Parts: sequence; C-alpha cells; structure tokens
Amino acid sequence: MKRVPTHPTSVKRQRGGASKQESEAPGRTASSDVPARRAERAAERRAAILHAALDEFGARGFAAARLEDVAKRAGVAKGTIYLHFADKEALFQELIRSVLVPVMNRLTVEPPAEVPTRTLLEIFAATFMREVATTRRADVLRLIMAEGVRFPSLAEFHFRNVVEPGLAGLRRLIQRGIDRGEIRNPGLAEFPQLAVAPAMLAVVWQGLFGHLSPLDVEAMMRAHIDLIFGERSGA
Amino acid sequence: MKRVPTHPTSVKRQRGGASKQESEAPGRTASSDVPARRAERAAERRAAILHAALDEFGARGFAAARLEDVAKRAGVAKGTIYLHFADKEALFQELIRSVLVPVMNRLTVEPPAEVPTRTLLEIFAATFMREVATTRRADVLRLIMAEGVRFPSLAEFHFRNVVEPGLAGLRRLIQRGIDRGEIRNPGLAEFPQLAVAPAMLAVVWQGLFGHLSPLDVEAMMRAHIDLIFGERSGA
DNA sequence: TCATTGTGACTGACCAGTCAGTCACAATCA
DNA sequence: TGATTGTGACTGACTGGTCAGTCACAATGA
Repeated sequence: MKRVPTHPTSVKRQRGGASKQESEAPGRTASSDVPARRAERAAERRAAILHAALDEFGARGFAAARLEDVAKRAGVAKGTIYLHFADKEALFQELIRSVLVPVMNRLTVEPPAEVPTRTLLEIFAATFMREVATTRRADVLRLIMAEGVRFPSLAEFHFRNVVEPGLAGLRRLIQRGIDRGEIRNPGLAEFPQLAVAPAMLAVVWQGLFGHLSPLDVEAMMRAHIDLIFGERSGA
Repeated sequence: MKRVPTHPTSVKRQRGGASKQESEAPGRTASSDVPARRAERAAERRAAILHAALDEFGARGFAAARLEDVAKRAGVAKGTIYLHFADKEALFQELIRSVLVPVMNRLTVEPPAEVPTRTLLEIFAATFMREVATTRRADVLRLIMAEGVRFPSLAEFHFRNVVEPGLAGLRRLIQRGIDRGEIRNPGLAEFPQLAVAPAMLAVVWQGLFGHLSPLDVEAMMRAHIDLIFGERSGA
C-alpha cells in the first residue's frame, strides 16, 4: 500500500484469466488424474484464497485479519495472494463482489404469476434466510456494515449493486401488494427498508448475541410478515 | 491485544478516582483561572480522552485507530492514556460503557400516565433519534456491530446492559398496547426486535449510504409506527 | 521539599508487501 | 518416444514502516 517499489514496475501484472467471478469452490480436487490446465488451477487457487479470506475477514475484520493467515488457510504462500489481487483492499473488495452479487441476482427475480403477494414475500424472506442469514455470507453483510464507513468506494459498490436493486425489487413487490389490496399501509412502498430491517437485525443479532440468546429468526419473520399484511396470527 | 507483556506486570495500576462515568465533554477549559482540584482535572482528562477516543474509534474502527491520535486529539501525551486506562481494549470497553448506558437509562422510563401507547412509542422513537441516531453515539452502535464479534465480553456487556433492558422495556410498552386493544399483532410482544429494527437500519444506513441517498428517518419511523398500529396514513 | 502526575522518545513485536530463486509443467527437438 | 530447454506460477525470507505499551525524566502543586 505504502511500499515504494525499488524498480518502478509501473504496470502490475494481474492474472486471473477471463475475469472469473464465481464464488462457489470448485469440486475438483487438485489431485485429479486429469491434470488441470494452468488456467483452471489458477482459478481454483483464486477461489481458495477468496474462500479463506471470507473466513479470516469474517472472524477478525478487515484491519485485524492477517494475509499470512489467509494464505495458510488457502494452502498457499503469502506471495501467491499478490499474484491474484493487487493488495489487501482489492482482495476485500473482490470478496464482497463475488459473495453478494450472485445472491442478489438470485433474489431479484421477476414478480411472476398469479401468486398472492404474501407468498412472494415469504419466498423472498425464506430465500434470504437460506442463502444469506444462515451462511457465511451473513459475515460479509456484517463486514460491510462494520467496515463500510472506512471504504466509501466499497460502500458505494454495495449500495449500487446490492442495496439499490434489492430495495427496488422489494418496492415493486410491495406496490403490487398495495395495488391488489393485499397491503394496507402505503408507507411501505415509500420505505421498503421497513421490510428488510428485521432481516438485517437478525444478521447482526445472530452474529453478536446468537450464543447468548438465540433468535428464532423464522418465527420473527413470520410475525413481521403478519404485521405487513395486517393479520393477527400466522398460518 | 496480542501484545505479550515483557514484564509480567500482573496488577496494573489504574488511577482515575471515583469512576466518573459522564460522557459529555466538560465545558471548562484547561486555562480556567480557578485551578481545578487534582481529582477534578483528572476526571476532565479522562473525559477528554474518552471523547477523543469516540471520534477516533468511530472514524477508524478499533484495530485501525491509533492511540497517539487519540492522545493528540485529547490534548494529552500518549502515556497519559495509560494513567487512566489499562490498555487499548479497556479504553474501548469504557467508551462503550460510558456512552450507551446513560442513554439507556433515559430511554427506559416507566410507562406512566393515561397516554395512548402510540404516543409513548412516538416519544421512544423521537428520543432515540435525538439522543442516538443523530449524535456520535450512533457511531458507537455501529462500532459494536462491527467489533462485537471479536470482543465477546463487550458484546455480552452491551447485551446485558443495553439490549436486554431496552427490549424488555419495549416489550412492556407493546404488551400495554395489546392489552388496551391499541395493537393488534401479538407477535410484536414476542419479538420487540421488530419494533427497533428500523432504527438500527437507520443508524447503519446513515453511516454507510447517508451521503449517497439520505434517508428521511423521521418519515420512515412514522410509517413504521403506522404499520404497528395498523393505520393507513400519518397525522 | 517531595509525592504525584504527565510526558514523549524509545523498544520490540508485528505485518503488508517484495523479489530473487525454485520447480512443475509445457514446448520443442532428436 | 524420451531428453532438453523454456516459462512463469509459486514460494517464503526479508524489508521498511507502524504502533501498543514502557519508563526515565520533567513538571506540578501540596
């Protein structure tokens, strides 16, 4: 970051092939009998580093995480990290990018058939729980809330690519509910944040207090949806 | 944090007098003509250090904040910090303690008169906005979400002294609303978290995205209270 | 005067980022 | 096909800078 290069190697090489962006670790083990092509191996290592980084950053936060630990966890030398990422911050950004954007695409499906809006919202909530709240992706969310202030570009990236589209989709859903007379309160369309707020709280709660006082997130989300649709008891 | 003390100084001296706990910066300047008594001066310095720590930790997070900057901001030498706090972590804990506990006491008033529950909730929300969301205390909240995972004792302290009593008070309020027929959804009493969730989201939002897309927190809270009381439009 | 309080230069651990060297594998040749 | 050479991915010891915490000394004031 602040290192002055001895040789003015102005242009950094930056491998990684055709900008792979998947997040799931590849199933193929390194000891496969079909020797993976170089590019494949590189992609595997890149994925392994991202995976390890998720663990380390998630557990320690950005500033306190040590790249040497990331390397060790990924089964790689420290220097290797720098073959794939420009620096610690770039690794962090790429982590956010690769972990959240794919889920957002999965969450922001088009509002399709003749299904009641309540069901759509329930699916939305269930998907969020299954894909985010109960996975290590929740750590990434907490990480953004935690470190976002210090990385404005990262906060903005997350806002443009996750928050804005997610909220827009939610607003469309809610508006649909209002139009069909399923939702009474028009304020919800103006502030779709009200609809996600409990999910965010759940992520934080489970991370901080889960072991002290576990929260029945599903029941809470059910109560929340009841609140939105003005019912007095769940199914 | 991970520093191994060279000398096994088992018991740290820990000056600082009668455990002052106020958080507001003292108005008195150091150049006051009435020379403050030693204990007073000590308390003032302690407060100044906490105040500076709030700024620095709030802006940079625990790991990245530098005690030298805290000292400079407090108008004090680095060593002086160690006259008042055992180490960086103790300073951080004391910061959380001194900033949030007093507010919690102010928020958790007894549910008094013949006032409608809605008004009480509105007061609760307004107080939270005035005393927390729009002050540097919001940084402390974000700080806890950020660093709490890495400081379990701190997370537990915050849970026992802020979250639990706060939620209990809120639950009592909601139960009152249900008993009086003002609130329809009984799930709210089971999950008072639903009532605070938007406030938490507002704190995070303003911190991360406030400059990209400011959130009209008051309007949102109004919409949220409408939702709770089943009204369709605010006053 | 002397006990208490404050100071800031200093120490030692720590860690992001570097780079000279290694070696697995691919390409080329006999 | 097997031997030789070339390539660049990978390694990890190292550097330079940073910062928490210390302590010998200075300032203060009872």
